[in-house]
Amino acid sequence: MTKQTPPAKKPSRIQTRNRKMILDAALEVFSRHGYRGTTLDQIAAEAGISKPNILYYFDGKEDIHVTLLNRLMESWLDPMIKLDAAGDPRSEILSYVQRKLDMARDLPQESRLFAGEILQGAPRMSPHLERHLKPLFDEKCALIQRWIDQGALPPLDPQHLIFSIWATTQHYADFDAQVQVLASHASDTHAQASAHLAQMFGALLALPKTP
Amino acid sequence: MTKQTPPAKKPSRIQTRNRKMILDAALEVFSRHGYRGTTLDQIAAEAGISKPNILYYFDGKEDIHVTLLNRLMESWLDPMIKLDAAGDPRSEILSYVQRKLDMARDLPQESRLFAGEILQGAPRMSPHLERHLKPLFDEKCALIQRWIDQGALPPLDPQHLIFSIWATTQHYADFDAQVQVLASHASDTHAQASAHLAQMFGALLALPKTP
DNA sequence: AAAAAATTTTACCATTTGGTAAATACACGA
DNA sequence: TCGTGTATTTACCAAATGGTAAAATTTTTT
Repeated sequence: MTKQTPPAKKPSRIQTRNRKMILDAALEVFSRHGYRGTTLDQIAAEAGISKPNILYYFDGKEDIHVTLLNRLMESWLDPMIKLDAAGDPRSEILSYVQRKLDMARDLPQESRLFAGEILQGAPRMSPHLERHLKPLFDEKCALIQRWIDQGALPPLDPQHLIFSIWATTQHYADFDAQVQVLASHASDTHAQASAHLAQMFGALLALPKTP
Repeated sequence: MTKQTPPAKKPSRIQTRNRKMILDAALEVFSRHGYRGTTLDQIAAEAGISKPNILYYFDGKEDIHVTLLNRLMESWLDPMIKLDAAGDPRSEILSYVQRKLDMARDLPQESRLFAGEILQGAPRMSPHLERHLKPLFDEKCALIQRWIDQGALPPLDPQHLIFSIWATTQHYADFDAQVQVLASHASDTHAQASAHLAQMFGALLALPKTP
């Protein structure tokens, strides 16, 4: 079922190079047009490799897509993994926001690929969500809850705090087309967003002064 | 170019009924699978109407999609239109958040249809964004800026405030698949989200006490 | 350099899909 | 109830698309 087209052993130099070219091309096309909206011919053209040759390296369209989603998961979870239980709660969360926002700027294709997949009900990804994202999410929710219980953060819902962070940061990558149309002096949207999110989550996480 | 397949005049009873059935079915399918991921046969099956019969009422797949996007724009802009310059700034914005969140709950299909379109670069919608959304957006940004200048709101970036509201509210419709996987006691996600967003934007909009 | 293995191309194919033509069934006012 | 325009079905088609077989080419090994 999970047959690796190039039989086994260590990948050759050519193999490594071509698989990378194909995946890069596929990421570009999938992220722009979604799974069904992408054709092997488009990927082939983008990669500069013939269609049958692509099928020499991958079992098919779905195989490419799944491979991309796998690869994506790592970088995707990374900012959250870095949430450090030993650090200062407020600044830990605020830097998490910044890391997430930077990711939306630096990896907009990955963000859109992910968004498209979720938007369509995560048909090819729910196993990943369950296996990788869910445990991490639960762990960090528990951490935030502990911080709250210690009085280091105001009482709030950890789950929805994280949802808010995801929503606001990814918005700039996923809804870029809209942001571009609406943002006026779009000279440095990223910096503006960064400042705004710092202000917003800063206000939310501020402890009420108890004099 | 913009030929109306049923020639002209007033639509018959059957015409009204069938166009509605087709549009409802198309909304369901388009919102789940995106434009390219949707086939006329799927829409036909969902609507209980044969494919050629669908093409009797619409010029083609794209015509249906565009019609949906047009219809969508109205309800989409409505919550924002209701932002009242005469009201209290803070509660005006907070109730805007609630209206938007309610919409994500009540019209998730529309939300996903919109999200999918934007995600793919708004290929069929950028005229709409320019003509309808942009003017309204600019107007409301100016209104918020006026409130800030009057000292009724803390200094913040109106554009990014609105982006944050859109992002956080739509998140619950667009990323529902993810929310479902992650949210624990998902008994009443909507109420939890509502409370959290009230808390978050409440904190952001609170004026620092100046004793 | 010859053999063997890996890679790439050429020439296809079956299915799906958006769409059409024309024949048929139906609704409804005169 | 009959005639006329409306609505629906049947039978197709051309293009697009995911994929394959096998020949041809290039690379690597011996």
